[in-house]
Amino acid sequence: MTQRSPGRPAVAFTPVRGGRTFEIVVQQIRDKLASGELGPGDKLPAERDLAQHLNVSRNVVREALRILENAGLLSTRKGAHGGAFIEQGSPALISQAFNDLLTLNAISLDDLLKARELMLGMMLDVVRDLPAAPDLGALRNNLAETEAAVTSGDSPRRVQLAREFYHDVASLTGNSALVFTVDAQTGLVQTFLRYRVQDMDAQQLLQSRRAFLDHLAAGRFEEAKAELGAHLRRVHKHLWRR
Amino acid sequence: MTQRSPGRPAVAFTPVRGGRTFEIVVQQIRDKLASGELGPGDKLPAERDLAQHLNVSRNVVREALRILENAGLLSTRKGAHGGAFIEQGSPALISQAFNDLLTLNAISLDDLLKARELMLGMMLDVVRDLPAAPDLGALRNNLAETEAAVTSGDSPRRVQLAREFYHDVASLTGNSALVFTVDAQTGLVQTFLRYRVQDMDAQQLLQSRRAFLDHLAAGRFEEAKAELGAHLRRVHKHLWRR
DNA sequence: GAATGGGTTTTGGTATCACCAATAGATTTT
DNA sequence: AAAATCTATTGGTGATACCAAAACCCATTC
Repeated sequence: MTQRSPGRPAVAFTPVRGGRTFEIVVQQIRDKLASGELGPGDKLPAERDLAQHLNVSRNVVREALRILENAGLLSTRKGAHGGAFIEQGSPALISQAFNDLLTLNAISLDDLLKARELMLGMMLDVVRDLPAAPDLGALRNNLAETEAAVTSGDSPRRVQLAREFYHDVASLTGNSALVFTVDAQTGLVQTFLRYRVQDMDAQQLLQSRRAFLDHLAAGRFEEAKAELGAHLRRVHKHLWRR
Repeated sequence: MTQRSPGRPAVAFTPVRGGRTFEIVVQQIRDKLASGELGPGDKLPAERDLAQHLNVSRNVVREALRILENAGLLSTRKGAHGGAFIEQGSPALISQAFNDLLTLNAISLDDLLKARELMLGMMLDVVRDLPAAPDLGALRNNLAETEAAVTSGDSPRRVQLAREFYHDVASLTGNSALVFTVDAQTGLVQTFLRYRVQDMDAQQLLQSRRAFLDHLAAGRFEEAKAELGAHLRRVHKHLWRR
């Protein structure tokens, strides 16, 4: 049990209202995750068993599982050998949070897009200052596949490849938190962009990607940053035309 | 008929079909949020009414409300005139997401702290490139209050002021998305740090803050960045000693 | 007349029970 | 052996009842 001074509010993540039964259940499962007693891939008991074991109603267990599932901590499968399984982490968690803040008008789309541009630029600075030269293999491969997807007119594949492109750029930094943040932002942008990929100028995209990679390979980080920024601003401008 | 806050018309809910029922209910409410039909402060119909209008069971409505509540989109109150109320956005949404990713070992605390340092540094670059000189009023005020809190030994106040300090730094950029991201990271760090604030060297903290502000006021952004970075690394190092 | 105190109503919280729907594995049939 | 079928498991939904808190109303009391 955590020691704390009297009268101090509890930690931000665990809501103070311990009165509701399903919240206690949620907390118990979260604790078992934090302590390592439960890990990705593990399976929770069936809802009915869990309810009986915890001496609560199945409704309560279900509400707790719904919360954890929605938080991305577990997923659910029906049928025999089904149940609730602990998940791997996913940037969708952060993505959803940003998305909710957008719909609540707590942040503006414009600011979010600017932040994205700034963060990607910052990452290139990080890469520049790394001791070793970046491994551009993944990005080169991505470019080749993007060219193939453009010629074959495979729009869904283009979207997927764009997502991987930014993921690979972030991965150059070797920082998992940055990778997740960028992935989340990319996912968010793509939910706005999904149905209008075909409108975008494919040749311009390819040209920009090639220039970006050339700059990067030659160590011209400022030019790479400028190229990426210009491309992002084009995409963002595209988002406003609707 | 459900009575709602005056001024807004009653919301129309349409019956439900396809997929998991509660997910459709969640989506329907999210859509009403995105379209502006529902906004912060509004009250949803009572669970029983909502269930009847949607032609689903109250169980389904409750699971949907649990999900939305856990996502921070609404809160619930018991009793007469209680119900589900749309909330304002909060960085706790993003904080929770990062926290879950931490417990799933999808990202490392070390990477998260480095990302925080990088992002704050980037923001100072943004401030440097702004056309107008930054308004340091909030930060000066924060420093004065921090000095008072240190002399009076008010640890909770110190934690609160530290949170506001980083919030104010991010606010210098004028970008709401960056502010939310920094707030989320700060909240996360403080959940690890909260109970050990008194261990930290208060005089060193104050000296660092004063130097930071002096650099900023004089337009020495690189020095300010270095000072902030050094302070963050001290804090982060403090996190590891446990 | 103001304050007190207890009903009454509204509304979320929990408990049960019943049944549907999908799924994997075992069994039977062809 | 392959295909169809059965069966047990497990999540998904519906329905009903009752509890607990909160706001309100109103009679009682001082």
